[in-house]
Amino acid sequence: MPPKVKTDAEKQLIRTVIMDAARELFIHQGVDAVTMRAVANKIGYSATSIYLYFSDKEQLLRAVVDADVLKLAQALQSTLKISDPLERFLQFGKHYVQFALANPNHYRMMFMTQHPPCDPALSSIEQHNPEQDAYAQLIGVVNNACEAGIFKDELTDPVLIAQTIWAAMHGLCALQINLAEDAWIDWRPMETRIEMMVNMCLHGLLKAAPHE
Amino acid sequence: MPPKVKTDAEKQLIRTVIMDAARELFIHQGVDAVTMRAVANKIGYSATSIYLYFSDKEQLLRAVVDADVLKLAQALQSTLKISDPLERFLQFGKHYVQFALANPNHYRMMFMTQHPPCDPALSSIEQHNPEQDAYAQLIGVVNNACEAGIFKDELTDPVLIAQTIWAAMHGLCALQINLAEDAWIDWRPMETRIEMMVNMCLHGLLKAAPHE
DNA sequence: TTATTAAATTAACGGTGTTAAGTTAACGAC
DNA sequence: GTCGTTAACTTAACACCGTTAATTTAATAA
Repeated sequence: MPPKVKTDAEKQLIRTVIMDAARELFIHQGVDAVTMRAVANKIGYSATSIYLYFSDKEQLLRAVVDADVLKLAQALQSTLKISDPLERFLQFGKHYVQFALANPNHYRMMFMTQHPPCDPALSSIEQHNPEQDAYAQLIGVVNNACEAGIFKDELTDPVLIAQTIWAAMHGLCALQINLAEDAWIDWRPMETRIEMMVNMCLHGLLKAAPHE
Repeated sequence: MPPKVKTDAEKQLIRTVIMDAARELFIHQGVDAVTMRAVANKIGYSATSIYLYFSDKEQLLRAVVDADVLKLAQALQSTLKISDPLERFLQFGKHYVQFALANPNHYRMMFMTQHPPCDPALSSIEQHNPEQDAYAQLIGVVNNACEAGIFKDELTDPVLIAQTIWAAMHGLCALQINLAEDAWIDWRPMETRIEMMVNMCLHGLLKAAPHE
């Protein structure tokens, strides 16, 4: 059965086949509930064959997450073309939240679960490349908005601004993803909470209050 | 060896002994890395004995988390006595963040990991009791601040305000806990990010800009 | 003194990530 | 063409996990 000798391209293809199967299962069942045997079974391999392409489950997960971070960057890419810096800033945030809520399990894997700290050198994503690195995109967007002079004068560090609004939006998404079903909390509708958070950020950051 | 017939009080004591051992391990190694055998070993029991006191690992975890949520409420309790509504609001938030950063693994268990949705009826915490329920405390604090008229006039729903600032503070804590070590991000010092977030929230919510 | 029974233990099951040992079929050398 | 070599893959097996079933122990109640 083994048709022997695979080119590097074929090997890479199998890697992505494995990753796609794993992602599909991760998304629907959560990372912990997915077994290597299940991933293998989904693509007609034996469990141990996966270890020919990924050294262990953690590395497989990491590869999937890497690809998804790239996908996030691509989802945000379109907003970078918007010419008005404030509008670009707004749409960037909006798309970020949309991505998180539309792909909660991707999002959970990326930002809400504990992995060993990521070494940029080992990542498949080129750090600081604005087509691949969503964090670099964020810094860029905030930087532009800063240069356009829309933020209050005392806010001088774009990185600090970026990290703050990231935290705010992340909090919104993370609580929704983890606790939306929790009967303890009488959650307001998510749209309302998004609007409230955006308004709070804008009033807190912008020189002039947002129009209307 | 089994000295037979334990009073209910003795049984409850053993429950807390188990919970304390589990918490200790959870905190230092993370929930997933801790085995029932390890918990049992720590208190000189066999693994299966734990099942005489907790039906499974999930319920043991839930009991630990419940106790920790109570501890959070107690940590916040002191701030409720502050007479000035704004100062109370500020200190409440400050203590919340302090608790999260001082007890990252507690915090992770409480708000950052996925459990089956919590049924208030099964919890050991009395919902809406301001001595036990930290969320009820938050609602109370925001309500008072609202009645004192410190928020912008258009902000009329205290619950929505509460959920928004919770999300903001949670985002701050959650990113710090999960990604502080990540070499990808050039994090600003945590104190600076806290200050920035608080200022953003205050400028975004308060009628008058915070003094100075 | 003895039967009962609560409290705990050991044995065992099915399932997990992972490694070691085997199997199969395509290739290069003669 | 055939024959080792070796890449690709599978099966077997290991150590460990959460959990359940069967068993032991010792204090009590008759």
